[in-house]
Amino acid sequence: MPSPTVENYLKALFQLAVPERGVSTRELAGRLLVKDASVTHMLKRLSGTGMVSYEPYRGATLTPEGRQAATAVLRRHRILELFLHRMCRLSLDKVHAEAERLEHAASEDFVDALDRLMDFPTLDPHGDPIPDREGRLRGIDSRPLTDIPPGARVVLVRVEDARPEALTYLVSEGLVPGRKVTVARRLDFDGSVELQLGRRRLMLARELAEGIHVTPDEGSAE
Amino acid sequence: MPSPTVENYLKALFQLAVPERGVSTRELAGRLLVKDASVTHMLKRLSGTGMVSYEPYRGATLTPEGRQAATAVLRRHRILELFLHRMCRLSLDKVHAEAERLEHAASEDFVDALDRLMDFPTLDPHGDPIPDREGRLRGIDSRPLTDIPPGARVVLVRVEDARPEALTYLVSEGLVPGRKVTVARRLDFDGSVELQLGRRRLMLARELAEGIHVTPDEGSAE
DNA sequence: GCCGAACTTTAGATTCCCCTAAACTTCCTT
DNA sequence: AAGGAAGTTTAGGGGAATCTAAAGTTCGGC
Repeated sequence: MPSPTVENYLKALFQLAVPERGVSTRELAGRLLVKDASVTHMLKRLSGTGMVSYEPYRGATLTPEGRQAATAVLRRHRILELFLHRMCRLSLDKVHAEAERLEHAASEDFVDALDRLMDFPTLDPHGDPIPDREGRLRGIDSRPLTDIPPGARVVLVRVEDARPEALTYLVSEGLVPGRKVTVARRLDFDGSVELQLGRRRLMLARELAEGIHVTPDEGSAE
Repeated sequence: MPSPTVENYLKALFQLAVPERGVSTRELAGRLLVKDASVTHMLKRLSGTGMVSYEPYRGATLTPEGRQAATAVLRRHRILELFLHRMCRLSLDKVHAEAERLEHAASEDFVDALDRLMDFPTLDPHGDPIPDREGRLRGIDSRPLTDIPPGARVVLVRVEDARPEALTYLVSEGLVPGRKVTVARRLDFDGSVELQLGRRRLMLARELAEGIHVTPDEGSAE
C-alpha cells in the first residue's frame, strides 16, 4: 500500500498530465509545495516501483499501473467529497481538506459502499467527474470562463477547489455547479471577466475565472 | 494533532486503565504489539506533552487532557464502526480494521455529522458504548459470560472485537449483541462455557467466552 | 534480610520517509 | 558558443517509531 505522500504524487502527476508531454519536476514541486530536489528524489523512487516512467531532464509520466493507482485515489477523493457534502452537509470549502485526509485511509470497499449509498453519482460537488472502478473518466465538454465570448449564456459545470477562501466567496455569490450566468464583459488586458447574475453584475479576477468551467446553456428559462 | 501512533497509545492506555493503578509497560507493549523498550520511550514522550503522567517503574496514567484525547479517538472509532456497519453494510469482522484506519484521519466535524446522520446512537455494533463529545461513557452493567452461573437466561450486550476470525465465527453462530441465550454449563477447570441456542448447544472456549458480555434477560419471550 | 524472577529502563542503532541547501549538469536562447 | 534558466545530484538532517542488548529496579518468598 502506497504511503499518503506517494498517493499525492501520483494524483498530482495525473492531474498535471498533458498528452505527449511528461510532467516537469518544477511543476510537480509547485503543486505539492515541496522543493524540486524532493520531487526528483521521489520520482526516482516511483520509477523504481514501476508506477512512473521517468527520464531525467524529460519529466515523468504515469505508467498504466501508476495511472490506475492515481485514478483510484481520485475516485476515493471525489466520492468522499460528495458524501461529505451531500450526506454530511459539510460546507463546500471544508470538504476538500477532509477528503484529502480520508482518501489515504479509506479502503475500496468503504468507498464502493459510499458510492452505492449515493446511487453511483458521476460528479463530485465541484463538478469534477468521478472515475469509475476501472479508472475511466467521463469527460465533460467545458471551457474556462476566461475563454467565453461576452454575451454568451452558460451553465457552470465545474468550480475548482483551489483555496477554501476563494470557494467560500464563490459559494456566497451563488456560483456553484448548475448555476446559469451570462458573460457581460471580458477585460482582455488582465483576463478578468464580468458576469451578469440576475440583475447584478459581478467582476471576477482572472485567477478566479480560470477555475470556473462552463458549457453553453441549452436549457430553457432560468 | 497527535500522530496515529500516539492516538493508539492513548486509546490503549484508556482501555487498559483500572482505577487506582497505572498501566504497566508490559501490558501496553502486549496490547500494541511492540517491545517494552519502545513503550518506555513513547511514555516519556507523552509525559513530556502532558498527556500522560508517568513514573518510571510505576506505570502510566492518562492526565485529564490525555483522557479527553483518548475518548475522542474512541468516539471517532465507535461512530465510524457503527456507520460502516449500519449504513455501509460492511460486515462486523471488517469494520474494526477500517475504523482503525479512518479514526486517525476523520475530523470531529465529520464524525459529528455521522453521529447526526445516525440519530445520535449510544452503542457501537459490538455493543460498546459511544463516548459523548465531553468524553463521558454511559456504563452498561454487564458481566463476561464466564461469570454467569449455569441456568441463567441472558442477553448479549457486548461482543469484543478481538480477532476478526473469532468475530466471524461468533456472527455465524448468531452471537451478536441483542441475542438471548441460556447458559447450559460451565466447565470450571478450563473456563469454557456451553450455551443453549434454541435447540442447539454450543461450546465456547474460555478465550471467546471472556469477550462476550451479558446482562440478565428481563424481556418476555424469545 | 537476601535472592532471583519478573519487569523496566537505558543506550545505541536502524529503518523509513521525507525534507533542505548548495553544488553541479544540461539545455536552450541569443 | 556563452551564459543563464531549468533541472539534477550530492550531502546531510531530522523526526517518528521501532528494535536489541545490557544494565537497573522491584518485589515476593524463603
